[in-house]
Amino acid sequence: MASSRPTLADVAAAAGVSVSTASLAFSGAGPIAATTKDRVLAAATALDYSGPNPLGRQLRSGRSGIVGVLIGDQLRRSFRDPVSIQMLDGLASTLGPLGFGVLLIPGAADQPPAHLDPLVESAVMDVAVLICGATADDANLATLRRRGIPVISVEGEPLEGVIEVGIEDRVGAAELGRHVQGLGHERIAIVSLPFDWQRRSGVATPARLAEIRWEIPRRRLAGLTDAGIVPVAVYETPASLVEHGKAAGHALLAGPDRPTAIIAQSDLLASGVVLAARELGLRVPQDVSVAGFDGLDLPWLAPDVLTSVSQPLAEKGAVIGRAVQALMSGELPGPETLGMTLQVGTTTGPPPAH
Amino acid sequence: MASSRPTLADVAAAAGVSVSTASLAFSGAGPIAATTKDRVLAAATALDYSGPNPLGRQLRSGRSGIVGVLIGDQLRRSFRDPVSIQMLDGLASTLGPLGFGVLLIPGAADQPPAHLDPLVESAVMDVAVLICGATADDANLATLRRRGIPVISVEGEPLEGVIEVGIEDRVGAAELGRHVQGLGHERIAIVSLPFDWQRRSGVATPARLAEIRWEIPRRRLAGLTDAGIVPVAVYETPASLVEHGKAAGHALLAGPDRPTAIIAQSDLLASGVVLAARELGLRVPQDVSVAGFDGLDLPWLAPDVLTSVSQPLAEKGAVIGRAVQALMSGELPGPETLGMTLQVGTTTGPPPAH
DNA sequence: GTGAAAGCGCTAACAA
DNA sequence: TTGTTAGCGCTTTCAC
Repeated sequence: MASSRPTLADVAAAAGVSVSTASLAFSGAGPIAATTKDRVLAAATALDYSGPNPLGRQLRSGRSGIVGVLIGDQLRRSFRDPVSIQMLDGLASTLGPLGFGVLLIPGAADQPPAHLDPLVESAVMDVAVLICGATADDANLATLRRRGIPVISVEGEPLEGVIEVGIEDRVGAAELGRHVQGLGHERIAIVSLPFDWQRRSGVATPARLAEIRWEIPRRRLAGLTDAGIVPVAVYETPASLVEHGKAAGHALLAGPDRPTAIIAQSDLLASGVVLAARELGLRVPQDVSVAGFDGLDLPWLAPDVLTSVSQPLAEKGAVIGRAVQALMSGELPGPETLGMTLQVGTTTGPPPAH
Repeated sequence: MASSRPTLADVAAAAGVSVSTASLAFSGAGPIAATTKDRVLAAATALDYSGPNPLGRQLRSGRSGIVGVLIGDQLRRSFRDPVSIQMLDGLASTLGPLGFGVLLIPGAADQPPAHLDPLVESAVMDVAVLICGATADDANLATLRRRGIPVISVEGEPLEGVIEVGIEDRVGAAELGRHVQGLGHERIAIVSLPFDWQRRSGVATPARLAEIRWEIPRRRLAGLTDAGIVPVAVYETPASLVEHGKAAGHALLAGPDRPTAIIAQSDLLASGVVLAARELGLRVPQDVSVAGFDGLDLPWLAPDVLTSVSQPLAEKGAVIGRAVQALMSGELPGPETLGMTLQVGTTTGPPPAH
């Protein structure tokens, strides 16, 4: 007679069994007579009961089956980057069959690290994944720790009690750097990912270069330094988007002493540089070589194929998914680092003879 | 002394007050002396208590603050479509400040409508949003109904007990059709969004045309028919992606009696057609006019600007967000339909003189 | 202004 | 194999 949704108790009453027996009929976790089970299921159908309320189950088990993914940026911007998308797809595809759902937690636009997203404080989740390189001063991280939620950090700095999933980007950057240098380039410029939440745009001063806060640009820059590259300029961009790469390309290639090679820290930035070069009437790679980072498939850049170091994006998502599973099984997964592969395309070649 | 996380009861005990009083200290919903409140909060800090456990709150209130978004496709594919992304961004931006989180529920690759996603059955959510046009035979929809979860359907067919959010795409398509016809075109081909989950590729036979299952291609086709267009060919694509538009463009423009105008049901498809035309050495719009649908900003198509009918994507997300809010306030929001605007670009012009 | 008590819907010991 | 009992952590009447 309940006017609201039927509960397990209603079903049990209708079937003439106890609530715990009815529970067994649904969970299957325990011995139950086939006839009893059928009776319960029949009663459920009769009452239009749609199975145990997950809220009750969650409170009891302390598990929600939800993995919070902190994007660390607006969805709009993150989702324009195939790097995020492909990893998220790999993650969701791994998590789905395991019964986990992905809760999106977008970051506010451009906030200092002290900024705390309300969902981080209030949303139910079993595990949190920080997909954009956590730093120690991150307020979200502090809150997650206080809540006792295990944290997986992607390409972040090593942090106490945080499970790391990363890529060999320093090594990859070094390999890319050696490739470009090996071609004979001496005037090499770098287009960098944002240094911090301020997301500035322009050639970085030495002072600014000394205060790169985010790990990813720092590691990739370090890799190029490892290769012995001393860049003629490092151009900081506000986000890994084609238009910012284009702006950087125009700025770097317009002057008189233009670099003979430009290495960008992402393929999206690199493709913007290629577009800028084309607009300036420069041939790639005859007049200027361009290299990227990530190994994306960018058919619209045709006929050019970007020289890049590729990272296994879907695999990265899958690794995170498996780490989530391990955590939920009570294990403590160790850090994982995935390799990168140099892919030489058509956009790098010897410097122009002068 | 609890080895696990402290609970409200622990905090209350430490502060020397009752659990109900401690609850008031956090919720603020009720009269409480400032000194008592301070004492509770101090005890919480001392115990490293991070606020009321949302699971308990949820069970009590019956609310989870989670909005399930059924993507109806792989994330990988959906997220390559700016139409989905921009709407999702609008939705998440509206929902975030209201305290709701977005739970992503990707669809399996290419499944018949009988396919049921496990998360649809098991995940906690207050409202479900079907972002890709629900049909009556959808198993997910049936399950959501059985679970008593309110459903918002985006651009779907009108369904009993489902809140509709749509766009005037039939009207928009008609307007676009009249624009193209007004230029003098008589041989017009259409590149269509997928007809159903089979996602076939190629020119549709009359039989195939009669069995379009998904609402969006059907409505947009109907709009063109409203404008009096009798297409020389309708090319069905497996997804709204540039590469499929390119394939369609090649197929339609390669033959001897090529159309003088191609109308695509999405901008991504249309831009693929433009690329195909360029590859075939055809000038747009002198040799062939191309029009799209959605009104995306596609800078990489430069110098061309696509003629299209634009839909307010972020606004669509915001409308859904407000509908969610209304539902959670106990109201029953009515259906909403957003208008579209014809935007004439550089890709349409008069047909070539023969 | 504060506390006692009764659940929200479910599961997991344990007992029968 | 089934039923009894006791919570999971919280909020919310309703007394005091």
